[in-house]
Amino acid sequence: MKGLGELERSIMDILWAENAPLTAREVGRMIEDRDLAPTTVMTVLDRLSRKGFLNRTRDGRAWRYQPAASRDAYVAELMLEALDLTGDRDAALTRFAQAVSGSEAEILRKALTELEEE
Amino acid sequence: MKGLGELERSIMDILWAENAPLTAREVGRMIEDRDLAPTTVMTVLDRLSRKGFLNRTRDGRAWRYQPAASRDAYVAELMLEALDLTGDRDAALTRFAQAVSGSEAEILRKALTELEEE
DNA sequence: GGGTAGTACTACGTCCCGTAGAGAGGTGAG
DNA sequence: CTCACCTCTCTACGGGACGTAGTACTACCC
Repeated sequence: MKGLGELERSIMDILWAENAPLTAREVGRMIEDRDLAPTTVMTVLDRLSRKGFLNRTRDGRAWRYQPAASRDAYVAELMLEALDLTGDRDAALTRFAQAVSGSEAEILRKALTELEEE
Repeated sequence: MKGLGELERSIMDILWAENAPLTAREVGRMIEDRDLAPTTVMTVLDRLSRKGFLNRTRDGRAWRYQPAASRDAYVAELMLEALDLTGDRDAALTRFAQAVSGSEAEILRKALTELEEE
C-alpha cells in the first residue's frame, strides 16, 4: 500500500465521514477553507481511485466516489505494515503494547479477550 | 517523523543489526549486492543523521554512526503514528487486534498483562 | 610526497503530490 | 438552435524526497 499525501488524506477524511458516495463537486464544497480549483479535487479523487482507496460509480455524467475500505481498516493496515518492517515482531509488539496509554491498553486487552472467546 | 526510503532502510537495518557504531566504509562493505559508490553511502548516512535517525561521533577523520533509537522503538512509533490518523482510536485498535495473527495476539496479550502487573 | 581514505558540497534524474489549465462533449435556458 | 456551463480526461509544472554519484579538499601512511 502507498501512503497518502496531505490533500489526499483530507479528502479521504471527508469521504470516510460521509456515508453516501459523493461527487467531486460535493467534495469540493466541503473543503472551502483551501479554495481549490474544481479540477484539483477531481484529479485527486481520480488518483485515489486509481490507487484503490476509492471506488467510483457513474451518476449521469458525474462520478460518485466512496471509500474502498473503512478508515479503521486503513489504519490497522498501516499498523501491520509498520510491524512488518521489523525483524523481531514480538519485540516490536511488546514495545508497542508498552507505548499505548492506559485506556488504550484496556481497549486492546478487551479486543484480544473477545478474540479469544470466539 | 518522516518515513525512510528503501536504501535508507537497508542502511538502518545494517546499523540496527550491528551493536557497534560503524563507519561509512564499513557500512558500504556490508551492502555489496548493490555496488554503490562510497559517496552514496556517505550521503545517505549523512541524511539519516540529519533526520535524527543516527547519531555520529568522530573516530579520527571518519564518522562512526549508530542508531538513535532501537528498531523496535522505531516500529512502535510508526504504529502509534498510524493510530493517530484515525478519529476513532478505539475502533482502530480493536480492528488491529483482530488483524494480528494468533501467535502475535498472544504476545500482545502477554505484554499487556505484564503491563498491568506493574 | 604520492596514493588512499575520508569529508563536505553540489548535482541530477525520478517519482510523488499539490495544483491547475486546456480541450471535448453533453445539458439546460432563452 | 445556440450559448453558457458542467464534468470529464489529459497534460503539465513546481517542489520535495530519495537514490545515486562526482568533485574538490584535507589528512595520513609508507
